[in-house]
Amino acid sequence: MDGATIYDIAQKAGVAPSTVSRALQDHPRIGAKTRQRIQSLADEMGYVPSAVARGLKTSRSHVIGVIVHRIEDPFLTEVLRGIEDTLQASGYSLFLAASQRDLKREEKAVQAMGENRVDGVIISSSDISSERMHQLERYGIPSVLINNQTQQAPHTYSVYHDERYAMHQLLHHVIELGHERIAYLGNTRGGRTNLQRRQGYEEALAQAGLKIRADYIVNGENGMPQSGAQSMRALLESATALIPTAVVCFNDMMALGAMQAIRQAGLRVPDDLSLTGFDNVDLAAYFNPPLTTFHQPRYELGLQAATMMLQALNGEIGPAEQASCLRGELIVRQSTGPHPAAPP
Amino acid sequence: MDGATIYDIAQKAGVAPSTVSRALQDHPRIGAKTRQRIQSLADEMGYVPSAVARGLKTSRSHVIGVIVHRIEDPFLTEVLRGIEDTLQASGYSLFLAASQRDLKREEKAVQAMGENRVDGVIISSSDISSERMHQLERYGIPSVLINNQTQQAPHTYSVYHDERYAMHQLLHHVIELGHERIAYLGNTRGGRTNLQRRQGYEEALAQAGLKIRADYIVNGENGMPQSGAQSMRALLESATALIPTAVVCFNDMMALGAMQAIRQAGLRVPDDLSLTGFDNVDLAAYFNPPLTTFHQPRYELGLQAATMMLQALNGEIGPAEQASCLRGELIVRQSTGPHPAAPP
DNA sequence: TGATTGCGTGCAATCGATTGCGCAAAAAGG
DNA sequence: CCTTTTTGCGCAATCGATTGCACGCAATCA
Repeated sequence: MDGATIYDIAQKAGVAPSTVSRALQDHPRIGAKTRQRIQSLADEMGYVPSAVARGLKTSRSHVIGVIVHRIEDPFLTEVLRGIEDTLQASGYSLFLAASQRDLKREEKAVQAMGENRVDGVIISSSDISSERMHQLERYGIPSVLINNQTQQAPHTYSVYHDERYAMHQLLHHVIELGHERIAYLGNTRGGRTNLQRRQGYEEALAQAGLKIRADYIVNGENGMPQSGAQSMRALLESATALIPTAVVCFNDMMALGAMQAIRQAGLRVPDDLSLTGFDNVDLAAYFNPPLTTFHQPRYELGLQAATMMLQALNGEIGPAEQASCLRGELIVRQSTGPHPAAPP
Repeated sequence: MDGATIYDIAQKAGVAPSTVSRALQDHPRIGAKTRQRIQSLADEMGYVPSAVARGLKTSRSHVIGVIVHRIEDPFLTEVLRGIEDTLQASGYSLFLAASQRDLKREEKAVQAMGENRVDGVIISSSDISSERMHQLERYGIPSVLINNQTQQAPHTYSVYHDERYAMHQLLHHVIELGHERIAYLGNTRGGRTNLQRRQGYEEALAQAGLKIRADYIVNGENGMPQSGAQSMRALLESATALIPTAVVCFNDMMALGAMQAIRQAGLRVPDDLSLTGFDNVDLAAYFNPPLTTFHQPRYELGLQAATMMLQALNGEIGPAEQASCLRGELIVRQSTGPHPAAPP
């Protein structure tokens, strides 16, 4: 039962191990009846090929490593789902590690991927250190980065979301509703993503001929509801003179926190204040009020990344197609409304 | 650079490969200076041991497989985090597969775990088929089940949450607030978990001398907000004669959906209707109103499961300690309130 | 009938590490 | 100064699969 090998099968079938190996992988030079006999013998004996032995010989593990910074991030889990679906459909398996933004853990994760000889690594960790990227390069492991175009090494591919486009869409929506005092609630930990979103915000304001006010730009310390609430309170206090009538947030979770802060300040969404999120997290439709946000194609991001990885491994992709940019879609719900006639 | 082996090192150091191997694993019979020399040579050459080759020889991969049904489930991601933290701290890696409640995928996942010779499998998929469990047993792979005590095979361990205790706590809380017409909003897909929660609900009602009404028990088709909303609507319509004043839900997400349905019906939480969730999902504190729920020790569940797995692998655990039961904690927030004086 | 082609298999090396056993040289003991 | 013991290291087999090469035999062709 436990641990039948091709040798065992070979013996029982009265052939050589090599024949068993070939029969099992449908090698053309193996006779049909031999193949049949071996196949059924293998089933009968409960043979499970050893990916370990195979990997040693072929130096391909059919395993892709994935590094995320927080497993529990709803954005990342959707990405992960896209990756997993794609890999599983192609017979690949998934090796997961979380860095938790800890450099030590990040290093151990990359190390583990190296030791286990994964065929490639997909990284969705906005602040992966370039040191790690070099490490991967040394290992000769190709990698694809999600939403992080910092690196352009030979074996590095990239899939990202068009942040500027997204912010333009969001801002147009809010501006069309008549808002002029629009704040941006960012995320210090957001890395390049945060930067691009803020740029998009500023560009859109400029294009609409609106002023960019420094006191309308607040950066939370992370992307969690708590940080959103805190930043929102800061915004409401610092800008008492002229409270914004709309706030666009770095992501849905911060927006959720912000909502609570707004309620606690005795204001209402969207009557007194319009609010937008980002990502279109599953629960966003059920917030109270349902959140206007931008649907980032998270699943597709993961799917694209995995597809790219597989193509790269099969040599179907060259340096030309090293990057892929995806666009999402504005989702208007009820957290945004017209500019209040009588400002509070 | 790419792929230095112990042979390469041995050659450069002028010793045998076996010496290199032993030096690298701090074998006592290797001289200190030799060890030193080899160590630094290995670093210098960028040596990365092959877990594949090692695994082949030792038949231990230091990899634990994890099977979940939905990666994107916020409950499971916390469990996963507990597992990942624990494993990583012990030098183990994590192999992840999602079954998506699909039998085919489930089979492929188990198959992949078998082929890759993982040392053990942790399963957090309420409805794993017993067929798969047998498969694992045949493979000789030990497993620990999370929140699923169906199997008690030789190499199967179990970690679970005390559902009945939890429901008693929730019900006591609601009953103390004066409620008598209390509904249960369950989850058909919840498997044994759903069953136990409903039993706990019924027991607690009985103990309080309250009647169990069949029309106060509704089962949603899954554990998502949408299903919660739908079930809530059904409840409000079917029980128009005598609407419950409190509803305890299978989980937080269903409660969130239910909240929306209640709002849309023109009722208010908790003024007209008290509502409770289950799990204490991260966002629950930010719902509007913040959700009264039961904190299931998700992280600890994962931690326990992983710890148990590691102990089992080290032979530190016998059949006696095959199961571990954890208790969570009632979290009272603002979705529950006193029984309304004047029923709607 | 003898030479050629092609089909079906077997031989043996290989991937990279681990490990029991054995053998020297050095240290300890008499 | 000659045994023992200890220390330090090498030999070679092994884990389970893959794969280039070669070989025997039957069918085909000249």
